[in-house]
Amino acid sequence: MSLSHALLTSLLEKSSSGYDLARRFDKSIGYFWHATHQQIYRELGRMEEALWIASVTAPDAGKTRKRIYSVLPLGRAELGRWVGEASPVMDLRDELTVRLRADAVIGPLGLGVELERHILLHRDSLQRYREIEQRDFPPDRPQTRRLRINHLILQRGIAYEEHSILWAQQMLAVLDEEG
Amino acid sequence: MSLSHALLTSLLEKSSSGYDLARRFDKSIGYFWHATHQQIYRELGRMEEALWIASVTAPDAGKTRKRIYSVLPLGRAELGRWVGEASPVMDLRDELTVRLRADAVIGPLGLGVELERHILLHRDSLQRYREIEQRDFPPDRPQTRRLRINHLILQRGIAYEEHSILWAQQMLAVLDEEG
DNA sequence: TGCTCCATGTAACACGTTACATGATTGC
DNA sequence: GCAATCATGTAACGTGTTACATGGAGCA
Repeated sequence: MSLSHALLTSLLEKSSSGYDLARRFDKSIGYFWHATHQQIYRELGRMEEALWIASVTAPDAGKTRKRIYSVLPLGRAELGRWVGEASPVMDLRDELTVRLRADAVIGPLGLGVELERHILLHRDSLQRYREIEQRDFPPDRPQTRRLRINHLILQRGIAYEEHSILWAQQMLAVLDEEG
Repeated sequence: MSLSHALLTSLLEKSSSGYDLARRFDKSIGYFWHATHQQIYRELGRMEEALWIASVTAPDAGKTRKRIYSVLPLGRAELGRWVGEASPVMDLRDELTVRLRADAVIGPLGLGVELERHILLHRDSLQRYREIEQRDFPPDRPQTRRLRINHLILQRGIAYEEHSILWAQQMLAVLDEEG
């Protein structure tokens, strides 16, 4: 399972609460790994049981249940072991493309509005990634190996969003043409 | 659920057996929707029960159980209804990128070999898509709306594979650099 | 007081994966 | 005769989604 290993990696970068992890998965990690908060809490529970991670009550918890998780040596070892395994090629599941194919067969079905909505969503993500890029990878900062890897990963997300926008615009033009 | 609607679309293009559908999902549809044969058979069973599709023994079945599925009016109506719903933005789950991020934190872990393996796999897909493009969308063929939509979808797959190769090569260069 | 966000969780269910199994056909 | 491919299926399990639920904190 990769969710646990994505969480281990995130926790090695910065010990966090489940809620923080969920937000990071929504924002910066989300474009190459998605997870809901329910998945994350379930997985944190399992990992704590397996002694891959440990939790303490957060200093700023107050009367809340907020807990901070940190990676234990066993978790770090497990991550190293897992990295050595082969990765399956990513498989995609794009509902919008399924709808476009359906439109090609039984359409036109007015998918232009939906394409425009997706363009806006991609623009949002693009802007967010560009802000992260400016914040985390300023050009004057010393270039460590770690930074270069993470920067290239982020740049892939940026290229992905840019391309998604261009492609949707091309598709809009095709949908508008005569039969 | 989108698998059923992806299957309906495929069956509208061409009535087929479950096995044929599984192969199409592996080859041409696979880059935007993946499904195993077990998922497909299960889903075909459900759809037949719901009277979205019907099956007859294949003319070339011989002594095998081969059956050909066709879309019924109810299935076509359901597909039209579903296309009108909003599509969630595709979410990605890329294990290789998770491993690269882990490598950035606790590495180097020798992921170069794995990147090169992925480059070869992407090259295979790229070549397959280009062959499909030449076969299904020759430049002299009359350009219907349906063809233009399907061509643009395929071109996205081609661009995706090309970009994946370039990106992996950039990542290889980063991994080889000094800390 | 009520709204939004922070923070965590349970339960039920749907979907996806993996292992295993069967038998026919095709080509060497 | 053997292997690969065609063709379909069952069963068990793991993952992912959805609905529901609780309560504190901050702000208007």
